[in-house]
Amino acid sequence: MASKKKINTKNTPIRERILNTALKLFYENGIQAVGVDKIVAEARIAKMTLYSYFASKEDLIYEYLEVISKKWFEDFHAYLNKNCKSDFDRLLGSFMFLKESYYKTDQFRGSAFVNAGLEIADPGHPVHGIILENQEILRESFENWAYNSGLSEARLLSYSLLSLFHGATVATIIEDFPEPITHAIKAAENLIKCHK
Amino acid sequence: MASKKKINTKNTPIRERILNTALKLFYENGIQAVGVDKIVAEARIAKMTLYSYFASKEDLIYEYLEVISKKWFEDFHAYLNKNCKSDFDRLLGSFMFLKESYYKTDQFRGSAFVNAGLEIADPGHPVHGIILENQEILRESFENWAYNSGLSEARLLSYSLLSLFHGATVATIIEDFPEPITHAIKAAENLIKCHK
DNA sequence: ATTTTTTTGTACAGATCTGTATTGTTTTCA
DNA sequence: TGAAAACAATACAGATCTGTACAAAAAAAT
Repeated sequence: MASKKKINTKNTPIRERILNTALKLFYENGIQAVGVDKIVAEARIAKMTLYSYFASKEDLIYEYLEVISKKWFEDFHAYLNKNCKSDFDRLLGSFMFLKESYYKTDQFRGSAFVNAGLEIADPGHPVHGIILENQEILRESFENWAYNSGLSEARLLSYSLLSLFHGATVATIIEDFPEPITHAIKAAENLIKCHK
Repeated sequence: MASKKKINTKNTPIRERILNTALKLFYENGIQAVGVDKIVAEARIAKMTLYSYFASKEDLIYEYLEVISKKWFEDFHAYLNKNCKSDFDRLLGSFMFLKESYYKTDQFRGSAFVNAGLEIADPGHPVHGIILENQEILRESFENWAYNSGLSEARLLSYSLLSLFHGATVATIIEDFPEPITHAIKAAENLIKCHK
């Protein structure tokens, strides 16, 4: 049964402000560490206003993952389209994008999906569906680019690059220094070479 | 200034039971998601007993990370010593260990350090020191094994394998299926080949 | 200009969390 | 057997969290 609450789904500037504040706070601090009160204070709105646009914190989390997913893939493809001439270039370009992301954001926290997936331990939780979907989209991109470039065992290579991608991100967060990404670029080069 | 509380540091069976319960719950559910009450209930002891052995939940977290670190490296090296004849074998053997870990535990949740490091977002938090230290120990192992095997650019290879290791773990958690690990083994083989 | 809608501010219910106080009960040990 | 230590059970303080109630103020619409 649906909620009795009336939720305003219009895309007003206030709704945008709430969502953007939640994006920033969830990404930088983790989902569980950010309370509704903190979002309300940072966005400088009344709590009731938040609950007139979002039914619950849970709903806000879903929208957070959706929006940040869309945003990430947009940035990702914009970078690749600008810097890569071919699908082959995109394989390595993905790792260049990762490196640039590190320097672009003042507080690099890696992938919002990976973080959310590890933070929410229960594999039965609905957000895991979204997270898995996003991982699969990225992996399939790798696979298609590899296949279009005439590389062998495109699926295996896509999994290899995916893991390297995730791992370089994680290691960089832990080191708080982009050395793992720099080395992952060379590792990706080597892996690609093995599939020529 | 130190706490005024008297903490019993003796290694009684009850203390062991508390710690083991905390280990299990923290690992399976995440640190923030597990309350002291849950540990107390699962260990079937009184809350005051817990607080007579541990000054705070924070302290319990530190000990959790210490113990699980020691345990992980013990299991890791025991497996490698049993299954690998040379340091060269250990490079790939590490990934075989990862695969076996997946099948061994009923609920695979990957590395306790990576999870803790991503869960606790603040890079200034003291636990990040422990986490970084553990990552560095693993990476240095890779580097030494590579160096002892006469492989080129041992440091680069160690970073490549470290990222691959982390990433395969993460991807496997998200997929809830060990395919990423299986492919990471082949990727590691290829990477090692590039440094011969 | 007046009504309607939106937003604010404050207060609060109810749940949960960490940590403590207290009192009683069981072990342990002399 | 009797004293001392360890443990249990319950209750509770104080903080924090999600979500709601309600009245006043501001904005928008007619």
